[in-house]
Amino acid sequence: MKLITRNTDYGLRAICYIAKQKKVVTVTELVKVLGVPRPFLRKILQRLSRENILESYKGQFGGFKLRILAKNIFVIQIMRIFQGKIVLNGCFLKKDICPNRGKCVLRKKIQVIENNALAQLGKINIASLVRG
Amino acid sequence: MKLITRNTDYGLRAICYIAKQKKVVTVTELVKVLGVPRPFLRKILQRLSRENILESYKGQFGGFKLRILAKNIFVIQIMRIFQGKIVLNGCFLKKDICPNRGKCVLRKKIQVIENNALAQLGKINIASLVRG
DNA sequence: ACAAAAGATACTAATATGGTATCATTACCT
DNA sequence: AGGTAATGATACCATATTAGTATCTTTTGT
Repeated sequence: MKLITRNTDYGLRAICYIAKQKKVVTVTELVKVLGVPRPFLRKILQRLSRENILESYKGQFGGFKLRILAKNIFVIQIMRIFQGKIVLNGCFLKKDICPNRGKCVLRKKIQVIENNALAQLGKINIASLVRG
Repeated sequence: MKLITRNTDYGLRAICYIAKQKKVVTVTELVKVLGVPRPFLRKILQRLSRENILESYKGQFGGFKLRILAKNIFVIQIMRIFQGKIVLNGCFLKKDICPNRGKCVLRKKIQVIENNALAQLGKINIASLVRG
């Protein structure tokens, strides 16, 4: 059980690194610094570009830079891009847990936990990670 | 992204049902009530039995009952049995996120969130689900 | 024209999840 | 004793998700 998958992780690392650079950063440089597989990272960056987190420049001396200020990029956004909706309390049956009973108690309780967790994740921006 | 997988879910439903019965409950009865696949549920119950959550009786008129009081069985225990250690903040590289920086800030922040979530999950017992 | 970058897209590999199938063992009942 | 109805153990299979590769196209600065 992991909250964050590899593409989110690599994506965040890349964004953090790019955020600290003044210049446009190439995949080649990121691969060197982060030590992650190049084609995989390319895919991730292309996605972040399509999602308007990064801005890309093609051609020689091209690369990536942030399209948004670091303080306005939140970890949960990146998670949602790569991992979809974050739902902790999904029920598998249409029925309630503990059948013959009213509403699903577990679900409600987990919902509270989820809400807390998401609220906290929603506060973490890239700027705070880079500063930290 | 789900916090609870199917075997945990089915396991919890089964435990809740068994908790409400005074008698020993067979898989056949549980399958009827819960409407889940029989061989899968059997595997789940066998596991819960090995893990000393349930007590099993072989032979005719055998089945399962709780080995522990409902108030002493916690949702997080069942999650750990089927889903292993619940780690939200796993890092994929040995290095820190946002390399060239000190400690991994993201990791620390997620650790806090994880601790909160686990603390809350740790409080939910079967008795509260059945009562609810 | 060339080289070095990203864009797009299709494919593959590994792992986790959600199951089935089967045979052995136990215990009650007649 | 023997049959039947239950669980125990274990090996296998199917599907989905995650992680990654491969390849070809497009763009752009020199």
